[in-house]
Amino acid sequence: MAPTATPSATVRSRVTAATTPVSDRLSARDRLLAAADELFYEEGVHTVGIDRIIERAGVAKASLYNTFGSKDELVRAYLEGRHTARQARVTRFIAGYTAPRERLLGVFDALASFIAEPGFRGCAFVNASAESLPGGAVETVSDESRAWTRALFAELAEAAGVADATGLAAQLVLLYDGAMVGARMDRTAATALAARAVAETLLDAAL
Amino acid sequence: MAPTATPSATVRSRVTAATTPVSDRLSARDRLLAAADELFYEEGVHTVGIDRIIERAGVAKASLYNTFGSKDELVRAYLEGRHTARQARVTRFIAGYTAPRERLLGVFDALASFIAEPGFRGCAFVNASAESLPGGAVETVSDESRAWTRALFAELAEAAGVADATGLAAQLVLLYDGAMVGARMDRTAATALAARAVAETLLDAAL
DNA sequence: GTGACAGTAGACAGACCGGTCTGTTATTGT
DNA sequence: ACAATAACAGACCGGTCTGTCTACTGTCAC
Repeated sequence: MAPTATPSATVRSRVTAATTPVSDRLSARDRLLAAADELFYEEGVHTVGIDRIIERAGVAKASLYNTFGSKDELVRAYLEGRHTARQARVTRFIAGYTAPRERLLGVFDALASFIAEPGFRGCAFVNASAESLPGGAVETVSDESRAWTRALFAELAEAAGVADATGLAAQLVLLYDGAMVGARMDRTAATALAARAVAETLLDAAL
Repeated sequence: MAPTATPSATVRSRVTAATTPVSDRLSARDRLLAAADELFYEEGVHTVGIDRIIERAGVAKASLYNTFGSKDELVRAYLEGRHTARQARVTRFIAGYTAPRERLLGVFDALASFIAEPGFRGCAFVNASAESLPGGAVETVSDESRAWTRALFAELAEAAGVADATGLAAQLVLLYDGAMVGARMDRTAATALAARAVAETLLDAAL
């Protein structure tokens, strides 16, 4: 209660020296998301604690809880970010093609580029699902992401003139998943190419 | 230090009542493995603590550490058990067929029966890998298990008269993985059937 | 009978977990 | 000039984690 004399001068100078204008930096939210994205993906949701995240983000613990409310919500935000990033990547890849057949196969090109990235560790949704109980936020976001992929395959198959577009889409999802998990488990990037080749075979057979 | 009077009478009667002859029960090791298998598979390796395992096994904590030495070793034993169980299931399924083609497709029948089981939660190795760092025991056992599957597919493909047996094996592993992870993520058993159908197509194309 | 052995119960240690809270500082809108 | 806002650092809480340790009990071979 008594206003004790604090060494505010030294504290101020230290803080001021380390602090750059807020407008020049990413917001605490963005830095938290970036740190969470790296750590959660690299080591798993359960393994990584709050303290490691705020340390990497250079953010106070209170900021995390003011922004996200709980670790669970941070996990959800992390997965939603992964989903939109994947959407962007795939969309960018297939936008480079005009022929329906190439657009469909382009999804596997996008997958190949993802797998070939350094630090690839499989599908973030599959990984997160492996360590979370059913009915949680992880399941919800995963379902959204997977429904988007399936719908995209069906749409591209239909545009390519496939009669049973949803049937082919189911097969392509099979390949997509298989390539992703195979690449992770066997530490090889070859699966995406193999999946693309099989997809070509199935597409020809479905026409 | 002073030999205080303990209520040994009450303790003895309680213990004796709850204790059945050792020869009638499973060993502490087997009960621990059974409990670990259920809990690790259902909820994940990281989520489940030692205390929950010994409670379900009805075993003292010291017995766990005398038998396995560490939680990591228990995890390894759990995965090795999963591996041998999978070998047994697949072997049993394909033993029912004599024609090479049916034997190859029988692997997917075994997969279908596994996926259809209540409590199916995906591939134990994929799940465990999602929450463990590279270079550990999980990776070793996973590699063994996946190498066995791949070799089996190649062997069956060769027996079926496929020229590029290892090439087809790679495709079949793709389907196997895809069906497993797809069934887990989408909570459906239909993927195994779809994978079997695609496998048939690929087998015909490879002959 | 006695000693070896495998088991049980549970206290304990030290680290880490998610989450709350206090208090300080910098920026910004009015 | 001043209040509001948003960020900071970090102590603190109850609980859980893996792993160790002591002390006791039942079974079995010899």
